[in-house]
Amino acid sequence: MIRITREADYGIVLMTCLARADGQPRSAAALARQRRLPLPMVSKILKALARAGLLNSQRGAQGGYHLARPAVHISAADIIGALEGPLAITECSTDMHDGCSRQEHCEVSSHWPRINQAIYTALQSISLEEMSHPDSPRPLHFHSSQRTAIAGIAGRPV
Amino acid sequence: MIRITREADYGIVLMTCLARADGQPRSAAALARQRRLPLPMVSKILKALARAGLLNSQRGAQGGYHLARPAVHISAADIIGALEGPLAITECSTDMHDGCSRQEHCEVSSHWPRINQAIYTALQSISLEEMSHPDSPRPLHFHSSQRTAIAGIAGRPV
DNA sequence: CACAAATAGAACCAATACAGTACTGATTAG
DNA sequence: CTAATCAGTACTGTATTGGTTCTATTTGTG
Repeated sequence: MIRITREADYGIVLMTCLARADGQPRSAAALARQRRLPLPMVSKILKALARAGLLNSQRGAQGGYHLARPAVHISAADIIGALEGPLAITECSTDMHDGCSRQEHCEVSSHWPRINQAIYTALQSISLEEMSHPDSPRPLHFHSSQRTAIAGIAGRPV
Repeated sequence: MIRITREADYGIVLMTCLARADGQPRSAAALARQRRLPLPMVSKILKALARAGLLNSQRGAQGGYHLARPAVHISAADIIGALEGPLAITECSTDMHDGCSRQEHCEVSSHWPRINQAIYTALQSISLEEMSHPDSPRPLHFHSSQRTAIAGIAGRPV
């Protein structure tokens, strides 16, 4: 239902790889091979993450990408935000709310910020460090009731 | 960044209207007029909400929709889930994870459920009752740091 | 120095999903 | 009976996404 783009999906996968590389630079090609993902896509995503300041890049031979700061200080919100950008945000969710000519019947001003904040807090509470440990407890099963699965992401090519 | 469809957006607006109607049925046309939204869209959304069991409908003249249960027992997750459906969910997020032929390099199994759960919990913690009070405290300002705005929704037509 | 290995950046395209419309049918109050 | 109202399905133009391609630019190595 709440769709996260595949770019963000890949982004998290790649970041977890880099988190486990422990400071050593990895090239886009190496990561693409490791994860069986299309190289151009990987390249594009890493570029974006670097531009957002989450990765440092080293050009030239033997170059590559590595985390700009410790994995503990990178959150899921950081990664997703870097890749999806603040582009799709309605004016109603920002401070510049003045322009909305529909304000009198809109009344969105109260509930969307609340939801935004809730989601943001949730995403910020998950650190890359946490996500990099695959063997961590997996306490929950979706579909335990009729419909519980929540955040859908586009299925990866199989 | 995390996009919620406009359908869900409208859905929440309409549900808050009905929450304030306090049990009295409202017709799709009346709601559309009240909120200046296109009638066919409103109609479509209300139908979906009724099918999901969040609204009861009364056909015929003087008919309309009203909440199927008290607003306190309806969450943002309910509404959004009803409108977006479990359709866009990747197989990797469900129990039927067996089919993912990429499992060995995928390793998504650990982090997506965690994120899903975080978002779901966040959305479930917000009740329709809460959202129906527009004057409630609005503690937060987005853009307080460089990029803080989170869940973007497509801007409503203005 | 020259070359190869890498990233940087922009432009581009096909497929899909979204937002919105239209139409036809079923139900019920007056 | 008739008008109001919900139910369901099918359709369409547009925007977004997922992914590719091409052309710089930087830098280590022989």
